Amino acid sequence: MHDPLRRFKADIFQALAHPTRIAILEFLGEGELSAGALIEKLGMEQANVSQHLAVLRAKQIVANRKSGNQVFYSVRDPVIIEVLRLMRSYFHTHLKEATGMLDEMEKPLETIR
Amino acid sequence: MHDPLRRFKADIFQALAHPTRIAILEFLGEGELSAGALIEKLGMEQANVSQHLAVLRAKQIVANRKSGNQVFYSVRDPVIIEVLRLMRSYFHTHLKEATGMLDEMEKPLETIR
DNA sequence: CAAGTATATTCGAATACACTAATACTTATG
DNA sequence: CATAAGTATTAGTGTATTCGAATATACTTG
Repeated sequence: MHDPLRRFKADIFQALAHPTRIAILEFLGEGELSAGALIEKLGMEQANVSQHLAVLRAKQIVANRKSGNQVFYSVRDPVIIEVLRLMRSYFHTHLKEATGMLDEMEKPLETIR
Repeated sequence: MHDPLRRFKADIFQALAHPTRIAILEFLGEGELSAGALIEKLGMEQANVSQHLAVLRAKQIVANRKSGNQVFYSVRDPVIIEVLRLMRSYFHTHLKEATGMLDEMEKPLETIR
Protein backbone atom coordinates (compact mmCIF):
# COMPACT_ATOMS: atom_id res chain seq x y z
CA MET A 1 0.00 0.00 0.00
CA HIS A 2 1.67 3.20 -1.08
CA ASP A 3 -0.41 5.75 0.70
CA PRO A 4 1.94 6.80 3.45
CA LEU A 5 -0.51 9.35 4.80
CA ARG A 6 -3.17 6.78 5.50
CA ARG A 7 -0.63 4.33 6.78
CA PHE A 8 0.51 6.95 9.24
CA LYS A 9 -3.05 7.59 10.35
CA ALA A 10 -3.70 3.88 10.68
CA ASP A 11 -0.59 3.53 12.80
CA ILE A 12 -1.90 6.11 15.25
CA PHE A 13 -5.24 4.34 15.50
CA GLN A 14 -3.40 1.08 15.92
CA ALA A 15 -1.57 2.59 18.88
CA LEU A 16 -4.94 3.47 20.42
CA ALA A 17 -6.37 0.04 19.70
CA HIS A 18 -5.73 -1.61 23.02
CA PRO A 19 -7.70 -1.32 26.27
CA THR A 20 -4.58 -0.87 28.35
CA ARG A 21 -3.27 1.92 26.16
CA ILE A 22 -6.64 3.65 26.24
CA ALA A 23 -6.59 3.41 30.01
CA ILE A 24 -3.09 4.87 30.08
CA LEU A 25 -4.14 7.81 27.93
CA GLU A 26 -7.26 8.41 29.96
CA PHE A 27 -5.17 8.56 33.12
CA LEU A 28 -2.61 10.81 31.48
CA GLY A 29 -5.39 13.07 30.27
CA GLU A 30 -5.74 14.22 33.86
CA GLY A 31 -2.08 15.10 34.06
CA GLU A 32 1.45 13.79 34.01
CA LEU A 33 2.13 10.50 35.79
CA SER A 34 5.17 8.37 36.46
CA ALA A 35 5.41 4.90 35.00
CA GLY A 36 5.14 3.49 38.50
CA ALA A 37 1.98 5.45 39.21
CA LEU A 38 0.44 4.12 36.01
CA ILE A 39 1.42 0.58 36.85
CA GLU A 40 -0.26 0.94 40.23
CA LYS A 41 -3.41 2.52 38.83
CA LEU A 42 -3.67 -0.16 36.18
CA GLY A 43 -2.84 -3.01 38.52
CA MET A 44 -0.87 -4.77 35.82
CA GLU A 45 2.53 -6.31 35.29
CA GLN A 46 5.37 -3.81 35.17
CA ALA A 47 6.82 -5.24 31.97
CA ASN A 48 3.47 -5.24 30.25
CA VAL A 49 2.71 -1.60 31.06
CA SER A 50 6.22 -0.67 30.00
CA GLN A 51 5.66 -2.37 26.67
CA HIS A 52 2.45 -0.48 26.09
CA LEU A 53 4.21 2.76 26.99
CA ALA A 54 6.85 1.85 24.45
CA VAL A 55 4.16 1.58 21.78
CA LEU A 56 2.78 5.01 22.65
CA ARG A 57 6.28 6.44 22.72
CA ALA A 58 7.16 4.94 19.36
CA LYS A 59 4.17 6.70 17.80
CA GLN A 60 5.08 9.93 19.62
CA ILE A 61 1.71 10.01 21.33
CA VAL A 62 3.24 10.45 24.76
CA ALA A 63 6.28 12.36 25.92
CA ASN A 64 8.52 11.10 28.66
CA ARG A 65 10.57 13.15 31.05
CA LYS A 66 13.14 11.51 33.22
CA SER A 67 13.45 12.81 36.72
CA GLY A 68 15.97 11.00 38.86
CA ASN A 69 14.83 7.49 39.29
CA GLN A 70 11.50 7.86 37.64
CA VAL A 71 10.07 8.54 34.20
CA PHE A 72 7.08 10.81 33.90
CA TYR A 73 4.71 10.45 31.00
CA SER A 74 2.33 12.93 29.47
CA VAL A 75 0.16 13.23 26.39
CA ARG A 76 1.95 15.26 23.76
CA ASP A 77 -1.06 16.73 21.99
CA PRO A 78 -4.42 17.43 23.64
CA VAL A 79 -6.10 16.52 20.37
CA ILE A 80 -5.62 12.91 21.37
CA ILE A 81 -7.59 13.51 24.55
CA GLU A 82 -10.23 15.28 22.51
CA VAL A 83 -10.48 12.24 20.26
CA LEU A 84 -10.98 10.04 23.28
CA ARG A 85 -13.63 12.42 24.56
CA LEU A 86 -15.43 12.36 21.21
CA MET A 87 -15.23 8.61 21.19
CA ARG A 88 -16.66 8.46 24.67
CA SER A 89 -19.83 10.18 23.46
CA TYR A 90 -19.87 7.80 20.52
CA PHE A 91 -19.63 4.83 22.86
CA HIS A 92 -22.45 6.10 25.03
CA THR A 93 -24.65 6.45 21.97
CA HIS A 94 -23.88 3.05 20.51
CA LEU A 95 -23.06 0.82 23.41
CA LYS A 96 -26.44 -0.91 23.37
CA GLU A 97 -25.91 -1.98 19.79
CA ALA A 98 -22.71 -3.82 20.48
CA THR A 99 -23.49 -7.50 20.55
CA GLY A 100 -22.29 -9.27 23.61
CA MET A 101 -21.97 -6.04 25.50
CA LEU A 102 -25.52 -6.00 26.76
CA ASP A 103 -25.09 -8.89 29.14
CA GLU A 104 -21.92 -7.38 30.50
CA MET A 105 -23.59 -4.05 31.04
CA GLU A 106 -26.36 -5.56 33.16
CA LYS A 107 -23.96 -7.18 35.57
CA PRO A 108 -22.42 -5.39 38.49
CA LEU A 109 -18.93 -4.36 37.61
CA GLU A 110 -17.30 -6.78 40.01
CA THR A 111 -18.54 -9.81 38.13
CA ILE A 112 -17.02 -8.67 34.87
CA ARG A 113 -13.75 -10.32 34.13
CA MET B 1 -7.63 -5.18 33.46
CA HIS B 2 -10.45 -6.45 31.31
CA ASP B 3 -12.64 -3.42 31.38
CA PRO B 4 -15.31 -4.18 28.78
CA LEU B 5 -15.87 -0.48 28.16
CA ARG B 6 -12.27 0.03 27.20
CA ARG B 7 -12.21 -3.17 25.22
CA PHE B 8 -15.16 -1.86 23.23
CA LYS B 9 -13.37 1.43 22.62
CA ALA B 10 -10.21 -0.39 21.61
CA ASP B 11 -12.22 -2.49 19.18
CA ILE B 12 -13.49 0.63 17.44
CA PHE B 13 -9.98 2.02 17.15
CA GLN B 14 -8.83 -1.36 15.91
CA ALA B 15 -11.44 -1.13 13.18
CA LEU B 16 -9.99 2.24 12.15
CA ALA B 17 -6.43 0.96 12.28
CA HIS B 18 -5.96 0.08 8.64
CA PRO B 19 -5.18 2.37 5.72
CA THR B 20 -7.78 0.77 3.50
CA ARG B 21 -10.52 1.16 6.08
CA ILE B 22 -9.55 4.78 6.66
CA ALA B 23 -9.75 5.34 2.92
CA ILE B 24 -13.18 3.70 2.85
CA LEU B 25 -14.46 5.95 5.64
CA GLU B 26 -13.00 9.05 4.03
CA PHE B 27 -14.80 8.21 0.81
CA LEU B 28 -18.02 7.46 2.64
CA GLY B 29 -17.72 10.72 4.51
CA GLU B 30 -18.66 12.44 1.28
CA GLY B 31 -21.76 10.33 0.91
CA GLU B 32 -23.17 6.87 0.40
CA LEU B 33 -21.35 4.59 -2.03
CA SER B 34 -21.87 1.11 -3.39
CA ALA B 35 -19.34 -1.60 -2.68
CA GLY B 36 -18.46 -1.62 -6.34
CA ALA B 37 -17.85 2.13 -6.38
CA LEU B 38 -15.55 1.77 -3.40
CA ILE B 39 -13.67 -1.07 -5.02
CA GLU B 40 -13.12 1.06 -8.07
CA LYS B 41 -12.05 4.14 -6.12
CA LEU B 42 -9.65 2.08 -4.04
CA GLY B 43 -8.35 0.09 -6.98
CA MET B 44 -8.10 -3.03 -4.89
CA GLU B 45 -9.22 -6.65 -4.98
CA GLN B 46 -12.95 -7.12 -4.58
CA ALA B 47 -12.56 -9.76 -1.87
CA ASN B 48 -10.14 -7.65 0.07
CA VAL B 49 -12.38 -4.59 0.10
CA SER B 50 -15.34 -6.73 1.00
CA GLN B 51 -13.46 -8.10 3.97
CA HIS B 52 -12.59 -4.64 5.18
CA LEU B 53 -16.22 -3.64 4.80
CA ALA B 54 -17.12 -6.68 6.87
CA VAL B 55 -14.87 -5.42 9.65
CA LEU B 56 -16.54 -2.01 9.61
CA ARG B 57 -19.95 -3.64 9.52
CA ALA B 58 -19.13 -5.95 12.42
CA LYS B 59 -18.27 -2.92 14.54
CA GLN B 60 -21.41 -1.13 13.35
CA ILE B 61 -19.37 1.73 12.00
CA VAL B 62 -21.05 1.57 8.61
CA ALA B 63 -24.60 0.78 7.59
CA ASN B 64 -25.42 -1.15 4.46
CA ARG B 65 -28.52 -0.87 2.35
CA LYS B 66 -29.22 -3.39 -0.32
CA SER B 67 -30.72 -2.10 -3.51
CA GLY B 68 -31.22 -4.71 -6.18
CA ASN B 69 -27.92 -6.07 -7.13
CA GLN B 70 -25.83 -3.64 -5.18
CA VAL B 71 -25.07 -2.84 -1.58
CA PHE B 72 -24.73 0.77 -0.57
CA TYR B 73 -22.60 1.71 2.39
CA SER B 74 -22.69 4.77 4.59
CA VAL B 75 -21.18 5.95 7.84
CA ARG B 76 -23.64 5.42 10.66
CA ASP B 77 -22.53 8.23 12.95
CA PRO B 78 -20.95 11.48 11.78
CA VAL B 79 -18.86 11.47 14.95
CA ILE B 80 -16.60 9.00 13.20
CA ILE B 81 -16.02 11.47 10.40
CA GLU B 82 -15.39 14.14 13.00
CA VAL B 83 -12.77 11.91 14.60
CA LEU B 84 -11.08 11.48 11.25
CA ARG B 85 -11.19 15.25 10.76
CA LEU B 86 -9.63 15.83 14.19
CA MET B 87 -6.99 13.27 13.40
CA ARG B 88 -6.25 14.99 10.13
CA SER B 89 -5.34 18.17 12.00
CA TYR B 90 -3.27 16.06 14.34
CA PHE B 91 -1.43 14.55 11.42
CA HIS B 92 -0.75 17.90 9.86
CA THR B 93 0.74 19.08 13.12
CA HIS B 94 2.92 16.05 13.68
CA LEU B 95 3.66 14.79 10.24
CA LYS B 96 7.16 16.20 10.24
CA GLU B 97 8.06 14.05 13.18
CA ALA B 98 7.18 10.83 11.46
CA THR B 99 10.21 9.37 9.80
CA GLY B 100 9.93 8.75 6.13
CA MET B 101 7.11 11.21 5.76
CA LEU B 102 9.25 14.21 4.93
CA ASP B 103 9.01 13.80 1.18
CA GLU B 104 5.26 13.94 1.33
CA MET B 105 5.38 17.20 3.27
CA GLU B 106 7.07 18.98 0.41
CA LYS B 107 4.04 18.53 -1.80
CA PRO B 108 1.22 21.07 -1.82
CA LEU B 109 -1.48 20.12 0.64
CA GLU B 110 -4.07 19.67 -2.07
CA THR B 111 -2.30 16.56 -3.25
CA ILE B 112 -2.55 15.04 0.18
CA ARG B 113 -5.77 13.50 1.20
C1' DC C 1 31.18 0.42 45.56
C1' DA C 2 27.09 -2.54 46.89
C1' DA C 3 22.38 -3.08 47.15
C1' DG C 4 17.89 -1.45 46.16
C1' DT C 5 14.34 0.79 43.37
C1' DA C 6 12.37 2.27 38.91
C1' DT C 7 11.96 1.31 34.27
C1' DA C 8 13.07 -0.89 29.76
C1' DT C 9 14.18 -4.68 26.65
C1' DT C 10 14.40 -9.37 24.90
C1' DC C 11 12.54 -13.96 24.05
C1' DG C 12 9.23 -17.37 22.88
C1' DA C 13 4.60 -19.13 22.58
C1' DA C 14 -0.16 -18.14 21.68
C1' DT C 15 -3.31 -15.57 19.25
C1' DA C 16 -5.05 -12.25 15.90
C1' DC C 17 -4.81 -10.02 11.29
C1' DA C 18 -4.40 -9.35 6.27
C1' DC C 19 -3.87 -10.98 1.91
C1' DT C 20 -4.93 -14.05 -2.31
C1' DA C 21 -7.51 -17.57 -4.47
C1' DA C 22 -11.45 -20.14 -4.69
C1' DT C 23 -16.28 -20.57 -3.91
C1' DA C 24 -21.01 -19.28 -2.62
C1' DC C 25 -24.89 -16.37 -2.62
C1' DT C 26 -28.29 -13.11 -4.55
C1' DT C 27 -30.47 -10.52 -7.94
C1' DA C 28 -30.96 -9.26 -12.85
C1' DT C 29 -31.47 -10.36 -17.63
C1' DG C 30 -31.85 -12.95 -21.98
C1' DC D 1 -34.10 -21.54 -16.59
C1' DA D 2 -29.26 -20.34 -17.60
C1' DT D 3 -25.94 -17.12 -17.29
C1' DA D 4 -23.88 -12.92 -15.70
C1' DA D 5 -22.98 -9.20 -12.40
C1' DG D 6 -22.34 -7.65 -7.73
C1' DT D 7 -21.08 -8.92 -3.30
C1' DA D 8 -19.84 -12.00 0.61
C1' DT D 9 -17.57 -15.87 2.76
C1' DT D 10 -14.10 -19.50 3.48
C1' DA D 11 -9.54 -21.55 3.48
C1' DG D 12 -4.74 -21.30 3.58
C1' DT D 13 -0.56 -18.90 4.51
C1' DG D 14 2.50 -15.40 6.06
C1' DT D 15 3.07 -11.61 9.29
C1' DA D 16 2.18 -8.87 13.48
C1' DT D 17 0.69 -8.32 18.34
C1' DT D 18 0.32 -9.64 22.99
C1' DC D 19 1.67 -11.58 27.17
C1' DG D 20 4.66 -13.33 31.08
C1' DA D 21 9.29 -14.49 32.42
C1' DA D 22 13.80 -13.39 32.54
C1' DT D 23 17.22 -10.05 32.08
C1' DA D 24 19.26 -5.53 31.44
C1' DT D 25 19.96 -0.62 32.41
C1' DA D 26 19.88 3.65 35.15
C1' DC D 27 19.69 6.12 39.14
C1' DT D 28 19.90 6.49 44.34
C1' DT D 29 21.34 5.72 48.80
C1' DG D 30 24.08 3.70 52.48
